[in-house]
Amino acid sequence: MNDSSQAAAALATGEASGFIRQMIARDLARGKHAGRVHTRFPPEPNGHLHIGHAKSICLNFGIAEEYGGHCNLRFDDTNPLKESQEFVDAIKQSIRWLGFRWHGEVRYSSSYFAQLHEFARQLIGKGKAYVCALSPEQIREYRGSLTEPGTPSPWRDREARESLALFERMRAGEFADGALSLRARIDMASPNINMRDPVLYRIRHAAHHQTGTQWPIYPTYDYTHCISDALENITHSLCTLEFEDHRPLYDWILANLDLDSLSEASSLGDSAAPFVLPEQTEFAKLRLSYTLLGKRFLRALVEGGKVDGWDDPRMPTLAGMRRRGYTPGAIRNFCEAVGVARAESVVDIAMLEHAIREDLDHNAPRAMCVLRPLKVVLDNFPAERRQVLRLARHPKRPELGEREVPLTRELWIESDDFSESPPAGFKRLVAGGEVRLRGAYVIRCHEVLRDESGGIRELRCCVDFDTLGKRPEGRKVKGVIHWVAADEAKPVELRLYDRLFLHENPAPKSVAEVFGELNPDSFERLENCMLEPAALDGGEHFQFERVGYFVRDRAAVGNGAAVFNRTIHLRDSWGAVR
RNA sequence: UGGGGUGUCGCCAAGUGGUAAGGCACAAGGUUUUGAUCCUUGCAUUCGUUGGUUCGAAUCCAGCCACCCCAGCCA
Repeated sequence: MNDSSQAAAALATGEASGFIRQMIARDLARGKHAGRVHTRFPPEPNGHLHIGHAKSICLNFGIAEEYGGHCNLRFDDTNPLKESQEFVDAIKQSIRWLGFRWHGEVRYSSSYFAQLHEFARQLIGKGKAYVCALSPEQIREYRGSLTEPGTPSPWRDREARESLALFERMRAGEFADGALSLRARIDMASPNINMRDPVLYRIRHAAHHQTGTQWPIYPTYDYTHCISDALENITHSLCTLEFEDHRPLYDWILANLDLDSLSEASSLGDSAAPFVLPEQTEFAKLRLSYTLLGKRFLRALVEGGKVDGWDDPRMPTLAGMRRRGYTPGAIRNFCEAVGVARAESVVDIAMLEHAIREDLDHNAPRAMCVLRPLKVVLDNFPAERRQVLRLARHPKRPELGEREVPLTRELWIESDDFSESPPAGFKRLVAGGEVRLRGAYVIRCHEVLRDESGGIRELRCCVDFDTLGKRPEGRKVKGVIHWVAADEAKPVELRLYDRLFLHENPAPKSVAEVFGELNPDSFERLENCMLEPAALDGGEHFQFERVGYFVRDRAAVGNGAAVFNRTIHLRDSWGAVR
């Protein structure tokens, strides 16, 4: 792709941009990992991927591509209580949809359980871990506080032999959940709370989506992640800022394990590359204005029925964005534009909107669709006549071909495009005025017909037949409006989506607060919209001219009519003026 | 009040001692049979702040201020 070739060029000239790429370029220059770059994307299968994850995916997979390395997909599945196969499937699909391919097979932390168990025995044997009988509440009390050191567990100096035996009995399922835990023996007085003898293993009599009921004990994230990275020969373990305080623990665990045994267990096999420990580097996670990415809140929206599932087009999930009409290319470009840094920031959602408009402007074929139809009768256009116009699918890309658009005596136009009391600057149709029918003739409105209640029923217009593909003589017609032949239009349902939150920076403390901040107009259903017939034949993404970008939603059914979701409206400087 | 971080244009973000990239947003023009796109132009004498070092500082040093993260047997 163009992006990666640009990146490659930048690298070749020593212009790696951003602190992570610079670090990697530096590592490579020093031969730190024998020229290898191996990253991983490690989601926990406890929810759906969202735009924030896309940033991490683009970073990890992108770096692997740029440096000729690899990126693993590894499910960090050490907590069976919260995880499920449904989520692993959805996550894999979203990553593939984004256009990334992981290296080799999908990995699971759970597939390392046996090795993890063995390494734990090693730590115990070295006096670096012990089985503790403190309850979870007691462990919390013994841990101390941010300003006070912790106090050692009474089990801290338990004999290694005894701990080993207890650990085996834990593994055999002899104890109840929470009765015992395996803890690292580090420093109860450390100013870094993560180093105050963190729990390495806990008892959980729970079935796991990958390993079933084989294990009644499960390793914790801190213990699992670093070893999994090492086993997969990850060179650069990239994660978000909140794990920064965990880095000393990440390093401690690897440093206290026997390097040779780690190396042997790793997947480097008989490769000539030397075994090198992975290193963790943190970056700021993505935040977006008018958007909430917290899993807890997203879940609440779904379960509270505020949206129509995880793939509701208003959701910032990749599944939702896909249904909304976002494209992988747009999302990747967006992630590229956002950059990767350590400063916590909130990206303006306008950047995301720009990315999708840019993509769709270039790629989406054009069509005409009238959202709120107003009847127009062309008095001087013969009733039996059907003129077929051939219009470009894309104004700037003739290679995309043409479509046939029928013109007949009766049309639908947008009711917004006619005004009896036009505001200053109004360029559309007015009584007695002229306007161009997009791709067709200039018409003049000479009569407004009303219904009993005084509303506008239809417009009577006449066509200037000397204006097809040319300007009218002696006057200029500024306005251009979209239209559809009444008899041939396809009634469709349009679903208009807007941002879910009213506040630029929604910062709810509770789920109730989230519900209070929702935009009541985030969804509008328009039935009986009139679409030009050719647009139903194929294609997913369209620009409905003068309106916005829409995507066909084949999963949705709306009264038998085709359904289109509005991805994003066109920029509208006229709307902005009003 | 312990520890770990971060502060460069309205929003992101380059920059790593030699005199402030780029994108988004915004504004003003131009082109246009989409009030779209596209094109042009403008948009930080200044890098949280105060001092210091230096011929020279966003970049080095010190103090101060603001904000974020950490006391799950979650990840």
